[in-house]
Amino acid sequence: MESRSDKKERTRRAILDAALGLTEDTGLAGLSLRQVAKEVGIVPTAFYRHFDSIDQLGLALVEESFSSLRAMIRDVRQGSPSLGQIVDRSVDVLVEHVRADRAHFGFIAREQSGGSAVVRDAVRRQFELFERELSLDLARLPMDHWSSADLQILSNLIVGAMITTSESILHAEARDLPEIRHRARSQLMMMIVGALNWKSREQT
Amino acid sequence: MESRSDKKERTRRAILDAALGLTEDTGLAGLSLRQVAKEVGIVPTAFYRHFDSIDQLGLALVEESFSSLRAMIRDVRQGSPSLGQIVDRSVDVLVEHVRADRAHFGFIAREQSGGSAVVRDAVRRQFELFERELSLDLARLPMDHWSSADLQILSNLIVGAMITTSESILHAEARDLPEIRHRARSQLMMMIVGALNWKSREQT
DNA sequence: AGTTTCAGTGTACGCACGTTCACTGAAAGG
DNA sequence: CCTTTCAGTGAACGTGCGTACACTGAAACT
Repeated sequence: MESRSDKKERTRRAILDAALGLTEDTGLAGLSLRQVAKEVGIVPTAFYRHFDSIDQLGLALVEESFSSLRAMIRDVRQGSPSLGQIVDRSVDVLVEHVRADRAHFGFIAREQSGGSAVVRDAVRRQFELFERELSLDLARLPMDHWSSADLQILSNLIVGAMITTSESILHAEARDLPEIRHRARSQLMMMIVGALNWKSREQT
Repeated sequence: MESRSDKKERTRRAILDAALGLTEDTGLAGLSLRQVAKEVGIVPTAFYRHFDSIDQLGLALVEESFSSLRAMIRDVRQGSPSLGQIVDRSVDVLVEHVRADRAHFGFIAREQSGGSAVVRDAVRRQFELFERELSLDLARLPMDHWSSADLQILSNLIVGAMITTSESILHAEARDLPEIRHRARSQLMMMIVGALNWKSREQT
């Protein structure tokens, strides 16, 4: 049987899912409480039993979306062989994750510069955390003697390229994927090779 | 004296400026015809004398914003000395332009993933043109034997980093600018060095 | 068994929106 | 000078919005 809190949780999920879907067309800014309620099958005022405002809903979606992103990076980490293969694996995992979870990636891309200030800031903060996390991963690569500041600069560059690539994947047809993969691999390779050579040159 | 068409042009400009300003808070999606009209000091219906719809207004703003971007790249081109100095000059010009023309850069950043499909697509098309243009500039650097396809991959990477940096500049306080400059220079350097080394290695 | 809690209901409100239409009055043009 | 053009007016419309309020009825608790 279903307890009261179970049912509440199910409705909450339905609201999140409906919002995520509706946001794809209009962005969070163009999302109305009434649309969501209609989609879920509840009366508009019942929305307030679950969220104080659309912004709070947005923050929950940010949380959820970045969980998905973190799952991705965890997926890359396990089984990380040679430096050359890391590039291929990273790109493959990115493409796979974005296509499997279009909604969350699209949400992040959109709301990064989107309408609500509080949601926008939350996305940015999460990206900063994500960059920091990635820079720790980079520290494990054979890039000895890099300062953590420099690793974050590289990390920032890589995350930026990742976002751009994700957006490409989101708008692409399936037949364009090989080209996108090739481009992403080349770019990641350029960044890593560039970082290694530039730094080793500077230290000479 | 002021002719009738002069006055019309002035009102049109006022609408564009008002829209550009109001968009900073809400995005183009959250912009209402009535808000714009109130700001300009005309009655809502008079808006239609100048634009068929908010989307058309948006397209005009896209046009305008990318003119500003192209002016920037022209500014970089003139006086381009050694490869090392190109990096410094490019970053300086970018920072300067973004700060002098926040509104247009912010508009591009926002509407790239923003609400209206037609405006979003227009921004993307303009970015593709811009990438192509940049790849022609890159071809003049001492990167012999690069295919134009590879140059566009590099160009795509650089433009992506440029957008990310622009967004940083837009949200930054003046005191954070030196750090952003440093980061942008490092990243641009990494990309160029990486591209040179990776390719020369591949050709060996 | 009796009471409390609370997710969801239904009505009603005032507001801002885009768009319509017939209009005005001064500039442009014959 | 008389006519045409046309940027801007002003009232009116239907719609969807967020939110308030009093409510119901079943689950949870004592």
